[in-house]
Order: sequence, then C-alpha cells, then structure tokens
Amino acid sequence: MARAKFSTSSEAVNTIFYEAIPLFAQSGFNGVSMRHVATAVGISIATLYHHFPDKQTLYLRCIEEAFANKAGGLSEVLTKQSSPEEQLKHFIYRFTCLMAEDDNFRRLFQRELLDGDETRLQVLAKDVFQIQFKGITDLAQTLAPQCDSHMMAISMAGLVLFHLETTPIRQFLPGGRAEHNDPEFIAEHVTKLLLNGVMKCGND
Amino acid sequence: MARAKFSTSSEAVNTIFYEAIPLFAQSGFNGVSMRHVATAVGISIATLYHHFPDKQTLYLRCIEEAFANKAGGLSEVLTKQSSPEEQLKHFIYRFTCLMAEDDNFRRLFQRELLDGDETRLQVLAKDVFQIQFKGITDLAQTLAPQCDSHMMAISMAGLVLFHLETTPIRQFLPGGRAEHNDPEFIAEHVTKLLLNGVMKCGND
DNA sequence: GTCTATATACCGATAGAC
DNA sequence: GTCTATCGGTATATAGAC
Repeated sequence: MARAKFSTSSEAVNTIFYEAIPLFAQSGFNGVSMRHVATAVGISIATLYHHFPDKQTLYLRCIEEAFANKAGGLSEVLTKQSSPEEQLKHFIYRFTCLMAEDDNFRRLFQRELLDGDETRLQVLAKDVFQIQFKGITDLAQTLAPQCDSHMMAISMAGLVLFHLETTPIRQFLPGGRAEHNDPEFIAEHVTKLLLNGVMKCGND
Repeated sequence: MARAKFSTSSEAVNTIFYEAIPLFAQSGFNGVSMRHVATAVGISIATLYHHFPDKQTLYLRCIEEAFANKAGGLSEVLTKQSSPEEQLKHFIYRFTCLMAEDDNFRRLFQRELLDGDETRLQVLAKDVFQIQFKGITDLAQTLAPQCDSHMMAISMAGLVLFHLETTPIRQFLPGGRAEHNDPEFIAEHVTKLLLNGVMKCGND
C-alpha cells in the first residue's frame, strides 16, 4: 500500500479540482482523459475513480466549482455609484478585469455555450448567473428605461467577452496591437461606445 | 469489391466535407472520430483514409472549406450605401443574417478561438478574415474617425456574434424571450445601440 | 486513500485484396 | 474507389489487495 498523499478526502478532491479545472478549460471534456487528470494530480486512475464515480461527474463538479468561485466576485461588481454613467463605467471596468484575470472561467463558459446540453445550461443560468444577470438588467433598465433590458445586458457582457475571446486572433488582424489586450483599454473602449455610440465614441 | 459509391474522387471528397463539417462544428475535433465521419458518409474507415492522409488534415480541410464558402458572402456585405448610418445599418443586418443562418461556420469559428494554435489562427486571419475585416475597419473609420477602428470593428462583430452565441442559454436568463433570437430583432437592437449608445437606444 | 492489474471498448491508422 | 481484417495504443471503468 502506498503512503497516503492526502490525509482527508476533501483535501484530495480540492487538489483534483485545482489540477482538473485548467485542463478542462484548456482542452475541453473530450480533450482531457482521466489519465491526464490523475497524472497531473500525482495519483493513479483508480484513486481518481475513488473520489468521482465517472468522468462526466468529475467534469460537472469542476464546472460547478469554477463557477461558484466566480459568483461572489460578480456580485461585488454591481454596487451602487453616484450617477448611472458612473455605475456603467464602474461595472464595465470591474467586469472586464474579473473576466480577464480568469481564463479558466471564461473558457469553461464558452465551452458550455458550445457543448452544454439544455439541462446543464438551465442549471448554469439559474444557479450561477441569474442573480448577477438580474443586476445587469437592472442597471440597463436604469440607463435605458425605454429599451429591452435583457438584450442590453447581453450586449454589455458580450462587448467585453468578445474582446477577450478574440485575443489570440486579433494580433493577426489589421490594426491589432498588444495594448488592445489590456483590460483597462478594453473597458475604456467599451464604456465610451456604450455611453456615446459609435459616432461619438472618441469624444469624452 | 464493393460497387463504387462515387464516380470521381472530388465527388467523394465533397460528400465527406458535407457530412464532416456539421459533425466537427457540433462536437469538435476530439468529439468526432474517423469512424463517425465514415459512417455518416456511408463508407469505410479505409476509404476515408484513401481521401485524407490523417484526421488532422481532414479537420483542417473542413475548416478551410467551411470558411471559404463564407468569405464570398461577407464581401457582399460591405457594399457602399448612401450615408454612413445606412452603411452601418445595412452591414449589421446582413452580417447578422449571414451568421444566424450558418451555425456550422459560427461554431467552427468559436471552436478555433478556443482550440486553434497560433499557426492555424494566423492562417485563418490572413487567408479568410483579413479582407472582410479590413472592410469593417474602413467602415468604422468612416463612422468614427477619431476612434480605434480595430477595436470598433471587433465590437461591431462581437455584439452580433455574442447574441447568437448565447442563444441556448438566454431562454433561461431573466427577460429572455423567443423573439430575441430573431436575426432581424438582434440586428435592430445592435444597430440602435451602435448609433445612439445605451442611453438613447430606444429612440429612433 | 491508494495501488496494480485487468476488462472491454474504441481510437487512429495500415495492409492487402478486388 | 472501396472493402475486410487487423495492429498497437489509449479510453473509461472496475476488481481486489493493502
């Protein structure tokens, strides 16, 4: 019998999450084998199966773990500021930084949009995003009462996320520069665009 | 010897593309086996390998094929209209319809953003998107000369694509309604947002 | 809690006949 | 151009010892 690497089960499980989440975020469900995960953790496949009944369950628990850790940070983003414009500016800046600093979360989310079945997306929407998304629609409602706040909330999040999502290819597209990947630069561009529209975007 | 299903090699190859592209778009490179493709086409694995040397090459040729078919459609989108506002409105509408009607193309693009290595993204940018993207930056330059046209072009495309990308989860988020998935509805929302900004988005 | 060993299935890829 | 048969490797998952 090999010496126990972890003294408690939850210690082992946490280490498995720590190693597996970046792997799944990087290569996706089908791109990561139980062997990969076990090797990364430094345990055998059998031990991995001792902690999780199957690969599907391991993956889902990783998703839950990665998203649960993020829900708290998203809540802080929507604190009240003086004016609606300040609220928007503050939200975009914090949201951009939060998404930029955690590629794992962002990539897992993108992968779920592509591969998640209806049940999984429903759980994700209800249990992880609902409260935060409601906060964004409320902000949109304050800023533009005459507008569809659901569409506006999607637009606000999408502007930020698409800039981050396209980071690896933008350097090869006309006009792409390194500073375009700076969260502060992205946040400033998105805020100006949202506040003024495309025609007056360069003005302050 | 089995009777020949296809009379020419290119006929077989085209049928392989026709079956393989939706499979790769749906499940990704690692989610589709050569067996799956061969079965979908109605040929054996060995026959598939007669037409493509390996799986990697098949996948890359599928990407090229799917994207080549789209490049033409994107060119038409940037025809000159009377005013810059009309140009923008026309571009957003055509771009939205084009992306909405071809899930395969859009999903393959999203997957490449997640999984494509630097070489593949460079080829994609230079050979597929460069000309079209240059057209969008030119439009952005016309609309907002004082603005970073690269950032603005990304924002314009991102607004449309993120609405399409989040279609499967939006129905579970607060305020989500079926008509939010209508390309015309999306195009109208995005156009208004770009032209007026968030504060005046509901006005015409 | 961890291991070795193994069952079973599928993977990508090839050989060689027709 | 297409097939059957097969190779070597890896996948998920389990059995059973310690």
